[in-house]
Amino acid sequence: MADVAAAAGVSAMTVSRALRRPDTVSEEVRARVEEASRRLGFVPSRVASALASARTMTVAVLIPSLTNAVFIDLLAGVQETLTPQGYQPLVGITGYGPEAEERVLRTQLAHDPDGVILSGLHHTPGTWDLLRSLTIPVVHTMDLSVEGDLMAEGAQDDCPVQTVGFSQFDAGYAVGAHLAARGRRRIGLIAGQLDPRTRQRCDGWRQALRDAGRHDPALELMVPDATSVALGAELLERALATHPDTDALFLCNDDLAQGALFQCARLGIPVPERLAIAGFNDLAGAAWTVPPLTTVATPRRAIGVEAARLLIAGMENRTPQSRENPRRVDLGFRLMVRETT
Amino acid sequence: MADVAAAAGVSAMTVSRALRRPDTVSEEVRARVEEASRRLGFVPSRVASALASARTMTVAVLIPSLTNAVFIDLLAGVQETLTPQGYQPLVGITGYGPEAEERVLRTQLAHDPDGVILSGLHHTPGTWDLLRSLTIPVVHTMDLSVEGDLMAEGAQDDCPVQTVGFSQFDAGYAVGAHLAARGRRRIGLIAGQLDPRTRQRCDGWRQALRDAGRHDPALELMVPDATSVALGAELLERALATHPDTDALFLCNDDLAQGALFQCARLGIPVPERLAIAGFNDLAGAAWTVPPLTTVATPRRAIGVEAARLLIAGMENRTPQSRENPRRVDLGFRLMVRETT
DNA sequence: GCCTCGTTTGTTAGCGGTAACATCCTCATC
DNA sequence: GATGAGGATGTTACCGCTAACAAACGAGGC
Repeated sequence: MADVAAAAGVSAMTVSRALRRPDTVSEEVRARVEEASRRLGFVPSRVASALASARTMTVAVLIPSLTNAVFIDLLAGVQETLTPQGYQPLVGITGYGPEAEERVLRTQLAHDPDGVILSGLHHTPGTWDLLRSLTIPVVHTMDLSVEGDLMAEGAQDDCPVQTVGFSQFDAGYAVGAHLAARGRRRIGLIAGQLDPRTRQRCDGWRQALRDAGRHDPALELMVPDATSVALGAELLERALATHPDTDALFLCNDDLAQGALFQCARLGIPVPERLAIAGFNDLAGAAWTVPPLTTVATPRRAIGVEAARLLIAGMENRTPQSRENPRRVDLGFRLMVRETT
Repeated sequence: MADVAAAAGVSAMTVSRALRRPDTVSEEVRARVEEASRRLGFVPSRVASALASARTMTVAVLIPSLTNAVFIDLLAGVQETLTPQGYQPLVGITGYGPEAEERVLRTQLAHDPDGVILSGLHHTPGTWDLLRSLTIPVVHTMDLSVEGDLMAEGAQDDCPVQTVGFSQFDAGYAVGAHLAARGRRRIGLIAGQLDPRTRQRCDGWRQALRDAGRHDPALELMVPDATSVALGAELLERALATHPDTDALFLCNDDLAQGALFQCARLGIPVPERLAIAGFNDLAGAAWTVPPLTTVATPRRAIGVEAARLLIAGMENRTPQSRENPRRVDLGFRLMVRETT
């Protein structure tokens, strides 16, 4: 920067100003500095800038996994919103464990991010303590804050939480209600990857079936394993083996649903005639399976975009963090009724 | 750090040493410093550390897209290898454009990463200039260096290139040869997302068919669009409409292949009896389609792991960068022959 | 023509660590 | 017991930039 300053015949401070806030220097100086800067191939060190200004222009983004398309879409939304504003996402993978999340968050914080985006609302008490002590904005995603729920998890009133997501419960309820409305009587559930969001979906589905008077706990098959097409195929067989009279199934994830669908084709089980199948998330390809899969479209990318927007607003202090800024953004979901039901 | 130093009754320098290289301080001091550090909740600022030591402990990782599972797997491999060593990946998305790549690389370099991982070997001359001027290690992935090829792209002998990948050409060749060996005579090609790697696969396939004396350019259907299940379904119909006698198809990506497979089911085209289908990448679920998809398993995650390992070796200067360090790591591929062929 | 005010530029002092060197101490060696 | 080597700790001077304040300058207003 000193070299650029010398070349342009100004002080280093003026170079800094000319490059960061061109409107604060005279037109002529700005031109001279830009020319010199370009000619010398000057790239300002963000590290030094960060140290001096206490702004790193980075954002910690914690997601459970890179292999789950849901969070990749979230990340894509975050990324495409942060980058144009000059922010660099720092991706951290928590592996679905609250303890690992706390650990990852701590290491990310050593990088002094200007903001944090978390997945879900279920954190360790230690994480909540940490968040409460932070002076940078934090946004939680993929879930919505619910009073009682938060208290149970360790968040207090003095820790205002910003969330962007949709109601997993309502979405699960919608699927259950849909299957019941289709006249199905023996409606089962298959779930893997039992994170809090999956559980809420299941809770919603369960409530819907109870409301319809058709809930049978025996038809629930929940396993902790990560979801996959293979698992879906396997669990479908297991579910039908134990309860051959099942006439509808809610698979808590589209990959499970696709696996189940494949397995039905293999076993010669007509879908939806003999068995209705519903998935969740509307992943790529769900509309193209044979038959096309009924599922719930979730606004994953939009959640990422909105979370990043809120965060940027907080980081630039454009709004007093609580008043105008919505604390809770519900982006909804859409039941995509296709041919498997 | 000064507070910790005071609390432990030592100098700041000793605190720094005690935390970074515990073996360089006495057992007793180390214990005192750790206790004080923990008690005060001290988190060393990586930003300051970076400025003082000229090591940011970050690595720029440039990939074309977040929505392509291939690069997500690569990223996962990189991430899981870098993180335990204390490195933080800085993910940059280039959108498949060499110009965008150069732009993204420039902004990433402002963060002073200690190393760079790039996707592919096809960069702009500006990017090559930039790379040549860097003093940090760079690893190229998903592709292998080929003398003539590199020269054409602007790399020179004075810019030693480290690559980790596999031969896209050979992999394409393997598919072509397989289809020919299966006795298919009218073998077509469907490709989207025409990046250099896809083109090399197509080149390999073409060569195989020529060697078998069965190459008919009319059976090639190449479109620039991003690949997807939907596109696969659409292109299958288009291909069969123009050339109904096609009896085998190589789809350059598994999502295309899955779409094609779905469409065959829909149109009542028996696979593989009337039409053989082969995909590429062995994405999740390929083994579970109906019938299971013949495809090529590519070592994407392993490439990420190996690239990160090489990079770490370079960053820690454990090897003189060229001698022992392999310049070109071929991780191979595997043709997964399943039922669609 | 003098004063005030706003704009533009410069000066100074760090941000929070670490490299490099200096110093101090301990202990084996002769 | 003096000597030197080597390990442990301290001191100094930055790393490259920016906040905050100071100074210089020009443009009205009286």
